[in-house]
Amino acid sequence: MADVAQLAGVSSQTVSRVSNGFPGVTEETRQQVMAAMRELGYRPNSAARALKRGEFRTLGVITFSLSTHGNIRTLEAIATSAARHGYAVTLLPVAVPTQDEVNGAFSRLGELAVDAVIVIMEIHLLDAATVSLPPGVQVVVADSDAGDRYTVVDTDQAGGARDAVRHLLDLGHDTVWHLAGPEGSFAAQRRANAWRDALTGAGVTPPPLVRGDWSAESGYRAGLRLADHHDCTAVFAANDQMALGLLRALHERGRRVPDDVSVIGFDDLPESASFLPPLTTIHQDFAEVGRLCVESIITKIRQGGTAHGTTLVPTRLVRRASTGAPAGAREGG
Amino acid sequence: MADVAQLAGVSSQTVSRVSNGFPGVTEETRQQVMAAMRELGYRPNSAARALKRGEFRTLGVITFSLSTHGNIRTLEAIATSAARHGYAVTLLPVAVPTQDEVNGAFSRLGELAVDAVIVIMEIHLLDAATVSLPPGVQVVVADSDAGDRYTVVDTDQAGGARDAVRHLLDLGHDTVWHLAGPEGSFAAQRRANAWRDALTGAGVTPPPLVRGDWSAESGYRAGLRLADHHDCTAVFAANDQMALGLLRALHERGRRVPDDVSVIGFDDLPESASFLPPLTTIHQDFAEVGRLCVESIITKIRQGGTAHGTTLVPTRLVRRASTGAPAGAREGG
DNA sequence: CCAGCGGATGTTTACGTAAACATTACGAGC
DNA sequence: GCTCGTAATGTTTACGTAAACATCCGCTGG
Repeated sequence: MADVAQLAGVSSQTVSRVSNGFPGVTEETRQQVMAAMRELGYRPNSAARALKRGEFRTLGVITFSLSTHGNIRTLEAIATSAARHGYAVTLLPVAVPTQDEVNGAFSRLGELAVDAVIVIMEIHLLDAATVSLPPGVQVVVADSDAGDRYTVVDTDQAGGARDAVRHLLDLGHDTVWHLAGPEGSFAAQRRANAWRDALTGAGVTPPPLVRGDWSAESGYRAGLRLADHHDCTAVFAANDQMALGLLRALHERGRRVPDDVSVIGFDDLPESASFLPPLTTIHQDFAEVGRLCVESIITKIRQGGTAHGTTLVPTRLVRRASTGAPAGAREGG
Repeated sequence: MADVAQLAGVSSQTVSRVSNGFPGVTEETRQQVMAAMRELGYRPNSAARALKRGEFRTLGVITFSLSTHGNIRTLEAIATSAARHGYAVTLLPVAVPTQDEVNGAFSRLGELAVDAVIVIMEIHLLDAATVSLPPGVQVVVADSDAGDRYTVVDTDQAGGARDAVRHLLDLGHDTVWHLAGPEGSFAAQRRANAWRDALTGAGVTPPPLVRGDWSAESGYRAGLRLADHHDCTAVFAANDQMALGLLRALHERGRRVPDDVSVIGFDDLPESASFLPPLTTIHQDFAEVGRLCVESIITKIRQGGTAHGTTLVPTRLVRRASTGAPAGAREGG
């Protein structure tokens, strides 16, 4: 900066003013400084800036691997949204979702140049962490439920699951089976609860719950079992990947979709429209979740608020070929 | 730091020594300092550290969206590998792959606290950028070909494509059609070139090339056209998503896979094993690509080398149910 | 018994920037 | 013509850390 100032024949403070776009600098001086900056290839030192300003203009994102479609979409939205606000995004990967790894990420976070953290993770891992988040670091949690302790932005899991069940009941199915996600997952739990509530609310006794682990493979295994229940005409899978495995199992066992069995998923992956048959599913607006995370955390940084609350992002039913009226209804109707 | 020093009854320099794990501090003193740090909730200011040290211990990753499976896997490997080396990873998203956006990312990069950059992007966007990368920032390019100008880590696209074609020829197919990626993509171009070379090398005249845009939807559209060519018994799709669309189109047109048509993909998505039928494909080791990017860039940072070169990561053929011998060969054999 | 040595710790300084304050220059108003 | 106000620019300082150098202390060996 001093070099630039010397070359332009001004003081370093004037260079700083130009560099930050402050007013009170003659157009002529500004041009001279800019020319000097270009000539010397000057780039402001962000470390010194951060030191002086007391903030890094950087957001940390803690997420357990980038393995799921939803997390990635959310992360992407966070990154672009943060860039628009002049913030950078630093990744804090957690290789495996164990307590040790989470603790490690938290302690690394302590040394990291971030003003705030967005956590995309099952909240129980956060709760059980023995290493606490550094004080003065704002937190927003995506995709979880802890509105009383943290600021949360989440998809309306319950609403989406309810819509899925209702869609199938409206088509004339007597009941809806549920292929749930793993027990440890709150998202899975909430979708399962909403499924159960929607059924009992409609006066239907829920059939036994079938569990997978989000993977297509687990959906396939569950599908092989479900194919044997010939009274099962409608299945709500807790995500699209399990639905994919389910479709394959049903096909192998000669159960036609949607003629014999209707299948609905949850997520709306880009590929879901190309499944065999194209999958009816609940669309999640991950981009909106990411955007809201950034908005809300920047508000928190500016205002230093400590209020918590939950923002719900609505889902949308996407109707495709994998759901239809049950054979009985068609024959009878 | 001064507070910690005062509480522990030592100088700030001793605190610094403890904080950085330097030798020359009595165990007793060390414990006292640690206790004081805990009590005051001290966390080192990374801005001041970076300012003093002259390096940020941070890697920037420029990538055009997080839309493709490969980029995401690579990014994930970069993040974990960087963490292992004590480096943080900052994301530089490019919303749309236009020159303007890339230029914007580059100029933002100038103000960013990074020591080096890993570019996961088509190289021609880098070449055509009007804003040059800041001097002193090391660069490694993933998934592209510019070994003469940059350090490159890439999957062995040509080798994988060759293996795909040979696999189908070995099964007895007369020729292999190719569903290529978009024209602008070097990866697509290299796979297409290798496909053509493998065929001509085997004395077979390549059929006309069919083009998609990587999406399942484009694979579906291409598949509808291919289904009409009844002499087409084997298709090599340039990625698994297009292969998925292709499978659906063939199914709709009554062409059985693999009985009538064999299909092989490229990527090995987690879902590909659950396609109908499970997809034979070329597995890419994205994790290895990411790991090598980090290794090589850290070497460059340490040594300040300017040498360029390309590191190729091998692929692996994963045989599943979507490929088999052509009907003619089975009848004849 | 004291010089000399080495390990433990303290003091000074500089990293690059921007806020706060100081200075200069110039024109308007009396 | 002199003062005052304002816009433009310069000077000083502090942000938190760690390298470089300085100091202190106890012990060893002649």
